[in-house]
Amino acid sequence: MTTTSMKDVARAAGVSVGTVSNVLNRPEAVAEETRARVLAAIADLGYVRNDSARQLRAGRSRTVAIVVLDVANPFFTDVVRGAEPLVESAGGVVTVCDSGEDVRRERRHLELLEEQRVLGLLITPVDDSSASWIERLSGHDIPVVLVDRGAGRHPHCSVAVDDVHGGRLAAQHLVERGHRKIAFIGGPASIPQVADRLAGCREVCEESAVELEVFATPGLNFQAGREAVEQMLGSEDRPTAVFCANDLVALGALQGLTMHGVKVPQECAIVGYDDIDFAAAAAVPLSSVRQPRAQLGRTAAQLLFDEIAEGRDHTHRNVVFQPELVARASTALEL
Amino acid sequence: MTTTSMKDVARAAGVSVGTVSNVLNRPEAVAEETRARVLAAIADLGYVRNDSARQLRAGRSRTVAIVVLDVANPFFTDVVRGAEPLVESAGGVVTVCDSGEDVRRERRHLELLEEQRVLGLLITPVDDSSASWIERLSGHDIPVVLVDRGAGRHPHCSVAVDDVHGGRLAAQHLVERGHRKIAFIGGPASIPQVADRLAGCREVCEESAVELEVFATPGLNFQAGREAVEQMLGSEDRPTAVFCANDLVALGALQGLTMHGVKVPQECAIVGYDDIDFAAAAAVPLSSVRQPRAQLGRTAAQLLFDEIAEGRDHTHRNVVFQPELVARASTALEL
DNA sequence: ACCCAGTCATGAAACGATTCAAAAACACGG
DNA sequence: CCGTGTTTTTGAATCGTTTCATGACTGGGT
Repeated sequence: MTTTSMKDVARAAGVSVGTVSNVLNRPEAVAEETRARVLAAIADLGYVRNDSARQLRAGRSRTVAIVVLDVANPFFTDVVRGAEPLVESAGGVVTVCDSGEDVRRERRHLELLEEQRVLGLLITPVDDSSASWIERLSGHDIPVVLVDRGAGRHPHCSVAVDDVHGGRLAAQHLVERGHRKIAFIGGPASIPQVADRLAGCREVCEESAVELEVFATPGLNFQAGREAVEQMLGSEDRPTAVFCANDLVALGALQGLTMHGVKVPQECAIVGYDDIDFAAAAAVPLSSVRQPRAQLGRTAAQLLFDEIAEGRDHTHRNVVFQPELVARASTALEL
Repeated sequence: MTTTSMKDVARAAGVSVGTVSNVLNRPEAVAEETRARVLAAIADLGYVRNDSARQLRAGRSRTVAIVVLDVANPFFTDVVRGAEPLVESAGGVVTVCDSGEDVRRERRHLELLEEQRVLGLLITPVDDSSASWIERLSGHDIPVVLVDRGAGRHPHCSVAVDDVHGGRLAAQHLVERGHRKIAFIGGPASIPQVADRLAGCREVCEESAVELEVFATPGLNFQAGREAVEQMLGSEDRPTAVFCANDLVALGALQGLTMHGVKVPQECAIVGYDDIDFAAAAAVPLSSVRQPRAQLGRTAAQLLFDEIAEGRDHTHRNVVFQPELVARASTALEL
């Protein structure tokens, strides 16, 4: 029961393997009658193309890899959703890899993807230490587009949202609401998005002489938010508002606060980041900094294919989107 | 700047390609000194193995594919998370494919996966029409494990949760709370999980002479829940409780009701299904039927590797878990 | 009859790794 | 220095496609 190959099909149809290949790849180049005979043989034997052999010959796979920080975060699934249609309409396949905010996992994925000779890579790097690895891939002719990563002086295309500005928006909103002491929850600080959002927040706090307390978390998830809040509630003179590095953290914080009987927003306001669908459906609908998630994915894919098409004489482009604040109940002044 | 191959490494190190291969695959079989020389050459040239060639020779890839109904649904990401460690510790790689509840997309993925000669397949089929395609894969020696799919008389291993029982639990809970007219929201009915949950619910309603109204949706997401509720609010003599086919639908329904000023649970109770993390954090914490998601994934992967190991003389196993109801505010009797 | 232009089909040469029988290199006791 | 046994290395065959130069055949046009 060994898998049937083109050779078997060829024999069954009484033609050469070259002809079978042609039937599959340029059907118009083979005579009607022969084609029918070959197709019949294919159906008959239940023949299935061997992609490894195909790729080996082609030297390149049709796979576009997307490496994200956390597949369980709706922000990233939305980005992926945005990229998929474009990739597929270009005849590609998308594979999603989850680094889980872990550099070692990310590295493992990159090694594998390089061995697979992927067509291209969209990646949200865990932190700056990833740079050398990413360089390596693009040095080996695998085009890379950075997603949600600052328009730094990286030698790559990138799409990003201005996170410093996003941080400012959140902080300004809270300051306008009269808060004089704000907590920032998120981490680890090595994640660029976290650092930028905090930086923006800090700028505004300093400009407005508002006190800022930072609660670092080990990751950007539900759990982390809940735990950070526990810690915050322990301290005396506690902040009257928190700005969370993303919505998952914010939802965790919200739940933590509620469990401890702290009323949101009366006793503590919350602003999240990303504006995922769940934010609006939360126990207290969350104010959040919205990013154009699907568009981020779509644009990234577009840049990738542009780079592939332009080949050698391609100049990298860095697209930056502006975030906007969506105010909801979690920062309302009164009910 | 063509990619460097083993031949290049061999030349640089002054050995044959066979030796280079040995250094990579059975280092103990090659002399210390030679090995060092080869490794140096590899590092020097920045050589990267070509996985296509490897697979072609091996006849099989190391990839385990997981085909899910909706990657954006935390239920499935949790299942994937459960399966991953086991697969990776067995030297495999996981690739996640999203069928989006669409048979055509699912089919496209299956075709591709077969061409890729994947090591094995974990799949939650969209509906029964997928059966013949799945049969085809396993006929071609690709082991398949059905996930979250009834212990029917399929010729495969499977892991599942008793959805009929889950439906009963939900309905019983609502009946106990005194509801006499219940709505079921979910669809399409062709999805087995939906059908089973509805069946269980219907059984209980008939036993207790409780009226049941079904609102069919085109999919199992947020959006669908919100729209179904709009429709429900239109009808007179409206149900006092809804049972949603999953938590995403339930969260949508909750938002829809809230937007129309209907108080949950006083004017309308809600029970969801899956007990995803967001359920507990919802505007009104959701009562939900909990499934052991991670364990589902872990067990599925285990069954897959068992089947691979046992080879020819393998007998399929069907593991069924029991769901449990978690009661929260969305079905509370009073506040 | 002859040539030319199309159409189609062929078969061998890649692609890059793994495997394995056989050769080479080495060690060591006699 | 030989024979024997062990450790290393070699080189060719193989996996299943795609590609492309070459050749076979057809049907006009002159």
